[in-house]
Parts: sequence; C-alpha cells; structure tokens
Amino acid sequence: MNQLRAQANGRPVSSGIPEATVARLPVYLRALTALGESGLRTVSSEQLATAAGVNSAKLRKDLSYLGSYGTRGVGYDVEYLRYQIAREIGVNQDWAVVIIGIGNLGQALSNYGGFRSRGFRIVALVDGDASRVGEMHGDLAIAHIDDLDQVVRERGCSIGVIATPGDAAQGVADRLVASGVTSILNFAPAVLTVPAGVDVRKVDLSIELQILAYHEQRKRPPLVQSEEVVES
Amino acid sequence: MNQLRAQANGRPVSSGIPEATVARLPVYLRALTALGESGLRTVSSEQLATAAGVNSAKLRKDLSYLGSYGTRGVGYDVEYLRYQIAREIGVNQDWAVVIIGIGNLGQALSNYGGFRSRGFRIVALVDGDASRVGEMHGDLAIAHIDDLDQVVRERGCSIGVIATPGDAAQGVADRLVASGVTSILNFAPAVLTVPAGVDVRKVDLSIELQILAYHEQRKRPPLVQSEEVVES
DNA sequence: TAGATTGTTAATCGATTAACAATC
DNA sequence: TAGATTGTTAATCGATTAACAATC
Repeated sequence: MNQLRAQANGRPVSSGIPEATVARLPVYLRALTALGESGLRTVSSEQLATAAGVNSAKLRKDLSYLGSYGTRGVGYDVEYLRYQIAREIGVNQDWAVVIIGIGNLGQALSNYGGFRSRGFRIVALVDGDASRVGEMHGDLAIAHIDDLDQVVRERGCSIGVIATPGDAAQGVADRLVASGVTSILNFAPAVLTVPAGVDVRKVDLSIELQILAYHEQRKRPPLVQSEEVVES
Repeated sequence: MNQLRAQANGRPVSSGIPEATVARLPVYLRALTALGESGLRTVSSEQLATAAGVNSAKLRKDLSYLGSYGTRGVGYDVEYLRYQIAREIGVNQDWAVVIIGIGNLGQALSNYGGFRSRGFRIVALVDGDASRVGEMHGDLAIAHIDDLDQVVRERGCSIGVIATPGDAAQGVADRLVASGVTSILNFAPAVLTVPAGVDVRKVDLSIELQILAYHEQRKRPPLVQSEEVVES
C-alpha cells in the first residue's frame, strides 16, 4: 500500500509523508499554536481536528506519519506536538525569502507581518525597473534583477516569490533557478517550466475566483443561459 | 465508478465534473486565450497540454467531462473550445465581488487589473475602521462593515473576498453569509466555519511557504538538525 | 486509403473514512 | 478495573495514466 521505509527508530522517513498530509501540517501547526496560547495543555484528536477544520480520523492518520506522539486515553501534549510538527515542516529555523516584482502585491507581501512568526524572513526585494532601485520598503532597499545572483548568494535566500506580471514570470524563474534557488512561490498568472528538483507552488487569484464562480453558477443559475451552440 | 447522470443531449450534467477537473479548467482557459491571441486556430491535446503544464491524457479526460468538442485526427478549434470552457466555468458573464479588509493586501487586490478580463468586477470595498469610510481607491469609496448588507444587495455581490487579519475573519464570514453571499475567498489565516451550501476557498501564503520549506529542508538538510527530543 | 488525433476504457495509484484493537 | 482515546487496518472513493479503438 504505502512503501514507507523505516528508520532505526521505527519512524517512517520524512520523504514518505503523503503530499496531502504535508499540505495539512501547517494548518495543524497554526491550530496548536492558537490552542497553546489560549492556555490549553492537552488536546484530543477530536478537539484539534475541529480547530483545524478536518475530521479526527484524517488528523490521526496524518499524525501517524510523523510518529507516535499521543497518549492513548489522554490525547496530545499541545506544546510537544507543536514542536514536533514545526520540526517536521522545517520552521524551527528561519528561511530567507526574496520577493521579485515590487508592485502592489509585492509590497503587500513585504509588509505582511505574519511570515516572521511562521519561519520566514523576507531579506531582499528585487525589481526589473532600474529607476526603482534603492527605493526603501521598511528596512529593505529594492535591488535590480541583474544583481539577483549576488543578492541570493549574500543573503542566503532559499525561497523566491514571484510577484511580477505574467509575461515576466518565466524569465524571473529562469534567473532564480540559475542563482541556485530551488523553491519558488509563483503569484504570476503563468505556467512555469523549471528543471527537476525545483519546487514551484502557484497562487492564482483569478483561478480561485473562477472555481468559486463555477459552483456559484450552479447554485444560482443565471437568468439567461444559452444552451444553443454554433458549430464551428 | 463515476455516477455521471446524463442530459438528453448525452452530455454529463455540470455537477458531475470532478473537483480536480474544475480546478484545471481555468488553466486551460488561460492557455487557450493566449494561444488564440498568438493567432493559432487549431490546437492538439498535446500542444494545449504542454501550454497548460499537464499531460495530454489528463487534458483529454478533463475535456471529455464537458462534451465532445474536438475532431479526431485534427484537434480542437481554439476559439470554440475557449468559449465552451468559459461557459462551463461561468465567466461569460461578469461576477460582482466585494473585498472586505482594505489593508495592504486588500488594496493590492482592488488594484489588480487582471480580474476584469477574467469575469470578475470588484464593485465594493468594505472595512471595519470607521475612520477610513469614504477613502477612495480608484473609483470605489470604502464602505463600513455595518453597511455590508446594503452594499451586497445594491451592487449584487455574489463573491466576497476576506482580506482582514485572522481574528476578524470569522465575524466577517458570518456577516457575508447573513447578507446572502454564498462564495467566499479567504486570505486571512483562519479556519472558517460556514453553513452547508456556502463555498469557501482559502489562499494562505504562510502555508504555501511552509509546504515549500518542508521540501526544501529535504533537499538541503540544515547544518544542525537535532534528533534528540525532550520528553514532555 | 494512410496518418493523425480524439474520446474512452481499464488499470493503477493515492487519499479518505469508519471501525476497532491496543493501551493509557 | 472502567472509560477514554490513540494508532492502525481495511474498505472505499476519487484522480491519474497508458493504451487503443474509433474516426476524422
């Protein structure tokens, strides 16, 4: 079924965690942080699942990939489980992030305070417009895209965020890859092609709205819906 | 296997389209629009799949849920297929969108020009800060959250975008639902609880970065990784 | 007719879920 | 010991993929 290799300690190796589970770990982490701040010391899978918006069977299955961190009949120690998940995700250390494309969205991202507490530090802002080089946003001055290599090297960036228009995105991705970045978060409406070993995640606002529209259309059908089709 | 009901015309009814397929239709739509603008009249599943970043088997399977819009031995008429997909998604008409929370992100979203051409019109900006009511952003003045009902009704909003801090999000969602909105795009880092029949999609930037960090950690292991664990 | 390409089938894979034995 | 809750099993469900018959 699941070809989990096992370590000496009996825990499955990290790469054996299913993608769907990996995508939920940050949600559990956030819920545990909130529950911990509210003073809770111990939490059951039922409680934590509710806080995370999933069912408890899925939560327990997900946690079972990390190891056996609960106590039967009792539940999970909030702080201990929080620490284990944070370690598994890799956010006990800080990751240095470079943002490319300092338009409205790039600025909003650079100002967002929530990244810091979640393991990310924005260490560089880069843009293709030479006239904006040196412009300050908080502590950071905009650098030019031609200096990307140097910026990435000097500041140890391991994640690149693309917030350019769609037609610039592939070029930026190529430069990021050339400078050694192997993790990219893409906000530009474009399909990126990257070499094997480079991870790209995309956040596409129009696509999210279109998925909502698809379902909305079926909840409240438009007044006029033509089913006639002109054969091409 | 797949309990597709069929209409008189033999096409599966809309609600029979798998979610994974629905999520890709906007990607195909965008690729077709770009190919059409480049002058291409006909496209094969192989070409379109490449442009959309998927494999051709998946593309053909996805399109088969919509109907039989291709010609064997030839391919798909670009404009005809583009129209059919747009109709299926529901973006041949415009959807009115209200943004709640006009901070950095809310402003960036309200300024983004790409929504208009993709079937969405931002018709209202709403914030909880009374001192900002009336503030202009483009053509739109900020309204107060207490007037949400009226705004939604008068401007026919069918989609709400939440761009508030996390702790305000559930309250805003409750108000949106109360005012009749049944589709919500949530940018706040919070799990939303809504009644059945209301769709929520979430865009969570920290979560996306954490998923990247998980994989990055396994590509370049940190210099010091403690495996020792203090039992709680 | 020969070549090309769709639309569909069926096998495989991965994710979800309910149920419950293990065990605190 | 009795009650509670985890961790795991196994069934089910949904998504992906390769292969190819249908057909332009």
